[in-house]
Amino acid sequence: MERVIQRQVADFHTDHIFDCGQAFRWQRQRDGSYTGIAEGRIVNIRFIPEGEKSQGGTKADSSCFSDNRKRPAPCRGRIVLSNTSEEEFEGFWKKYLDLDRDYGAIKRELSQKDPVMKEAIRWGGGIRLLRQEKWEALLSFLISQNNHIPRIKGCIEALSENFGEKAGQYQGRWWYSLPSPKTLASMEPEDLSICRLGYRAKYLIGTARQVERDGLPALEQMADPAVSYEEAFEYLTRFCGVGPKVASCVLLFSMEKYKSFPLDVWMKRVMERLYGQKTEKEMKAFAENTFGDYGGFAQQYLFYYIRQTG
DNA sequence: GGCCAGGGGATTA
DNA sequence: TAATCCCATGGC
Repeated sequence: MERVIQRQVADFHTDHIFDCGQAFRWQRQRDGSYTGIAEGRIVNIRFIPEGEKSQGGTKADSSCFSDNRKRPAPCRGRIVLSNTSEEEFEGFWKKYLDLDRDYGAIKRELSQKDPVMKEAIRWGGGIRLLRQEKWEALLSFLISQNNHIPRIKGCIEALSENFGEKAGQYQGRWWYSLPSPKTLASMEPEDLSICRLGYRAKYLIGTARQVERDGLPALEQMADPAVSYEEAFEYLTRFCGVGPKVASCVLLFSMEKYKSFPLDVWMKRVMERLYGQKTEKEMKAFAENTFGDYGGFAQQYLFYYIRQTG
């Protein structure tokens, strides 16, 4: 497999993208790059900020977390994708990484709204909203509820390794895809005990059965631009274990419904501390009025900001 | 509408 | 070591 290099990419940083809680199947490597799997494709992505050498400098790991916590990281540079081809990059990863969207324009527009957002964007300026598979997002955010990010990752790893299919070998280990709705639909909660999902096991199976009954295309069709946010939200919240929070995450991270503004514990904290709002209703209305169709982008900048700076 | 159990582990006290 | 918390939801 060849390597693919994209030069002079702006508004991009792998730490911001893979550490902002939107995806759970990316693993940070010692060199600061990320290896992950999406729709059965395994890839390693390394971001090299402008002005830095790509290979083996003595200044090891220039993009490590401890650095980023102290000061905002530069978000312009080149991306090196390994274990992929030019064809696959053009046909898949480019869209997955949302590289065709002008985040500079989004950042300028949001920065004008208020000083808090401007500061948040300064910290997470390399965020991109990944375009994930619908079923993966649904499964991931069912597991994410009332849960910690490291444990969410562990649950998803266990699910793939035990019940998914082999996708390929890379960097000395096998990678597995997630179990299909069909696979999970035929199981009972106790069959999943090895994955330590707790009470979420019955949600996964219940939802898998509903997806099987309606057909996966019915779920995927919710990503159609012709389907409104409200209609898709309504559809998703009918699934077992899917409430407003999980639905809004699935809509944002896999269905391109960018006005979605997921409110979790952290976001409620941000909205109260930085914007002085008390009720969830107040927060939703504020987001809608202030950020409008860019609500989802705003949410990600704020979420990353509060997680980095406390 | 408010309350609380659901699992399990990470984090904090 | 104990208590608390976690990218919530369903059921009462």
